[in-house]
Amino acid sequence: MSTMATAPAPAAALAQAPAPDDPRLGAWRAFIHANARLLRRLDEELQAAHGVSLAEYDAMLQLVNAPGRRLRMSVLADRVLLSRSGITRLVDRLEASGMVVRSACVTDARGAEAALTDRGLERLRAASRTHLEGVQRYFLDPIGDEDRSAVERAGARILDELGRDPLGDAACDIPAGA
Amino acid sequence: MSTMATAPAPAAALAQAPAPDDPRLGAWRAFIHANARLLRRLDEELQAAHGVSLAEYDAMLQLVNAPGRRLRMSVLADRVLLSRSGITRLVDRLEASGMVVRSACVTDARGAEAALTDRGLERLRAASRTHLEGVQRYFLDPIGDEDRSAVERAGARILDELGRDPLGDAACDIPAGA
DNA sequence: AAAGATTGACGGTTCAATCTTC
DNA sequence: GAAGATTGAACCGTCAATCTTT
Repeated sequence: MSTMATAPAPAAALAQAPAPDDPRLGAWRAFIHANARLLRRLDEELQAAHGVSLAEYDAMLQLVNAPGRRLRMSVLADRVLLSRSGITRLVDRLEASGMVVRSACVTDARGAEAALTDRGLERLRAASRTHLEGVQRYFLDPIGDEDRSAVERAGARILDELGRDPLGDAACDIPAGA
Repeated sequence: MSTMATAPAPAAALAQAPAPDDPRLGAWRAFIHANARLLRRLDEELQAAHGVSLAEYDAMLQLVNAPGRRLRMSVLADRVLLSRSGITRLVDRLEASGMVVRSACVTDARGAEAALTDRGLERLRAASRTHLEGVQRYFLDPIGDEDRSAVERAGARILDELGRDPLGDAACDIPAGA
């Protein structure tokens, strides 16, 4: 307890920590605060307007972009940044409200798939408008075009440093054909 | 469903939503994914190395920066971006592990204050090293100096648009005197 | 009655254990 | 035995109701 213990040090090159009053930390605070408040707001608006949480919206979005509007549970879990049991529960809820249906995987009987229903697609379409308007108003509008590309580059580099485990760069769209 | 419906539109000027395949949405995805993964990683490292969650760390940090190392529950709740009951529970945990103590407010008997203990300060100091190293490695290092200021500016503008309700720009430091 | 804080009930996520299928 | 998915227990956060003090 009293001695150092020197933390696990998970990666290779150890960067020395910034001083606690390093002015660069202002960017850090702005980054996390903006993100936290923003997600909260978008979730509230989505919930109020369509009774859908941001996580549910995101899951449905992943489904609609997948071939056949269906996805294995585990890949869905990865894309939504949720644990396997987390995605089971979320799909439980979506299924209960008729947004998705579960089916067994033909090639591998131990796998389950979730498929977006027509009702789910309809709901997703409606929610999409609300969501994208929010992104426009609270994200794209406030930050300029110049800063936007800087943010994109910064995000990409951070993700790179964290290791690109899950995260496919899934689109934010609903395919026009669907 | 077929007509406009035009969502609640909580604020004034309504921004038209971007097309679902608008390339600018790449910045949005990068922003939220990077943030989510980053917070998760920092929380894991903090928890593994010092048995402290990121929320607990943040709360202790707010306390140590306050005069007398103590703060009213409600202002602590605001600074940590938590509800009043949420902060009650979090302080419960911190008190149970001896990091803080509760005391009544002298000027207003219906208010409670949380004060950081010496043990809490010690723990915070240790955790601080881990945390700041993480911020350096996963945030400051990957993004360059140029992009950092763009991110800071972007964050500030987003917060501005969301309305500056809570959020004091609390420092990220442990005052040397403490 | 209003404000500060706490409590109970609940929703949502995770970990560990379990079950089924490969 | 390993992988995919689900279940039960526990944890953390919020909302609504409650209690105390002003």
